[in-house]
Amino acid sequence: MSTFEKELNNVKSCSTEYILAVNDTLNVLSGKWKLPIIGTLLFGKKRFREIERCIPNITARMLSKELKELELNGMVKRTVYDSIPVSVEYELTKSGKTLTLVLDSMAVWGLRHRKAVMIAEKL
Amino acid sequence: MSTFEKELNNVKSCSTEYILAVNDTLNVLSGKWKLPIIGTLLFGKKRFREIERCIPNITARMLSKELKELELNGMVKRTVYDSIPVSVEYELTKSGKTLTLVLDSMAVWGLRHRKAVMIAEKL
DNA sequence: CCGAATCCGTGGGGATACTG
DNA sequence: CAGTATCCCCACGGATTCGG
Repeated sequence: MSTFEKELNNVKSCSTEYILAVNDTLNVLSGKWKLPIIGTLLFGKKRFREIERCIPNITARMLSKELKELELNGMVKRTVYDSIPVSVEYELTKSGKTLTLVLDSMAVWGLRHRKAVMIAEKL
Repeated sequence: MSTFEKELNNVKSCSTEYILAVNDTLNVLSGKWKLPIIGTLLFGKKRFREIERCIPNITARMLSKELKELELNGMVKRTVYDSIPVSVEYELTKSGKTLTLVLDSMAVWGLRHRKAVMIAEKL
């Protein structure tokens, strides 16, 4: 590779916009529970306890915290019903639903990578 | 939504395979620096110091740690040259390169989401 | 039922100095 | 140049308790 090409690559590889955008996405998914929560809500709105039951080992505290963050990020919509006892439903917003494309690509890569690792270990 | 549909959705949403696969992918990208490192290597092989210079604020310690993890996960290939002083080059493996599709989708979503947030804040 | 408040342990990651 | 070794901090997340 020529010096010019090296320098060109350095410029491109040091450009931060691409990385920043990816990081934005990663930050929305950061933490231990956001992903399972979003995954659970992909199939429709759910109440607090329903989500809790869907996700093994999650505590109410963490579920509450993560839902709040997701709400702040505009991924989740929270609706309170004045029943007794109170009922609260969560659902993905439009933005939240568009995450599906990202999650799908991650799922596909994850499955393929797992296969690749298994094949490699058999050698 | 009917009860049947609700139950159906619960089953699907509680199914873990999809979430597990996405989590696998997320784990490969976990930590503060893996993403910038991979982004830097997307454009070709680089030496340790080159990578360090490309990523603002990263310390040699963290770069070393993260590169080691990426190598264990089969994302990065490490090559040592017996020159004086020693020279080491890192490059993405085939598996590492296939991450591009995932990162691209994350970048696109990140940019769109940023736009959406900005529009929302102007209201 | 749906959380808030509090306390607390762990480890991810920063700063610095050192080695082959 | 390419890392290691050491120390240290604090934010993430768990357990438990309390309130509307």
